[in-house]
Amino acid sequence: MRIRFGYVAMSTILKDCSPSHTITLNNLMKLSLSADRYKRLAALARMNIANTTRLFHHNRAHDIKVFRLTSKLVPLATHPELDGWDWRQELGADFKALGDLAIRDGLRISAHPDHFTLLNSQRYEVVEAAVKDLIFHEQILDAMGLDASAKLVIHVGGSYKEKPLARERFIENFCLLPDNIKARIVLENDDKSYSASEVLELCQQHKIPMVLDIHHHWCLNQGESIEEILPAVFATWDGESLPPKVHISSPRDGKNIRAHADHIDSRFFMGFLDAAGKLGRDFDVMCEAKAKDAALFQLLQHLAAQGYHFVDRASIDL
DNA sequence: ACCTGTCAAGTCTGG
DNA sequence: CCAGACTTGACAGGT
Repeated sequence: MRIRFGYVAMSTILKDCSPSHTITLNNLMKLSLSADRYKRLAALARMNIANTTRLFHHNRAHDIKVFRLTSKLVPLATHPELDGWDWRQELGADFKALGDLAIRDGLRISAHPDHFTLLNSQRYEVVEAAVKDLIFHEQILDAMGLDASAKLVIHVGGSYKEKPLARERFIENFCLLPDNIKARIVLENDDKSYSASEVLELCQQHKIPMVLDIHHHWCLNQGESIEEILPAVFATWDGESLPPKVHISSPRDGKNIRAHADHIDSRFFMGFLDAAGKLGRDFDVMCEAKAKDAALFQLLQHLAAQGYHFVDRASIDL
């Protein structure tokens, strides 16, 4: 079985390579002509796409096949003040070229809409904004020419002191989404409200692939172990063209157990590998440490030192 | 070159 | 009912 590793959105190694350049609304509005505003936004987006291209080359150089796009490729894309801007028209060719590169390199692309993208909010405007944000993310993947194997990872949302109702709201709103978005959505357990077993049940009932976040599971669980739920979690990916994915990170310190540390605790991760290895099924690992690619490289070094069998610089066989 | 407050966006707690 | 915590990366304005 093969395990491939990746990291999130940006590099701490490459210099001046942020894919998330933006502008504050205040400053944008200092430009009086809307054409000038759009020009500024497009320039920022092109810089972000260019830097994401550099990240793709960086990935190829290190055999990294798993990568998450930043949600900030197009500045202010879903801001209500900027509804008039057709960024797809303006940037379509740039995104297509970026997607061609991803496909050529066999990159497994995903995106993770931010924590305010809540499909199950009690407030209508919040759900509306969440749908708008999902559409935005989907349009980027679509503009890149990526098929439904490029996923959008989201959480169930808040519990609102009425979890059964909140859960139902998620399902209702999820079912109302357009098919092209539904086909991309995968659900992740979180560290405060929806545990792995709860998310798993939702995923099984509604045929949604599930991403297991090991760190979140450690923060919030019902006493269920990784070993007992992992086969069912992986089974939610049956019928998908790509293998299941897990997220890893380590607690920052004893006081902030939910916050992400700079690096991955490789001992802890090897414990997980032991459990996962018994299933004999390929999977991808997304490293969510704050040090990004540097943390991934450090983890891979630790694995190499322990004698794991590397098939290239960023994947191992068990 | 470096520092600090602020930024579009939400939820939850505690006062 | 409201302020603050939680938490990410980058801007913007100042020294």
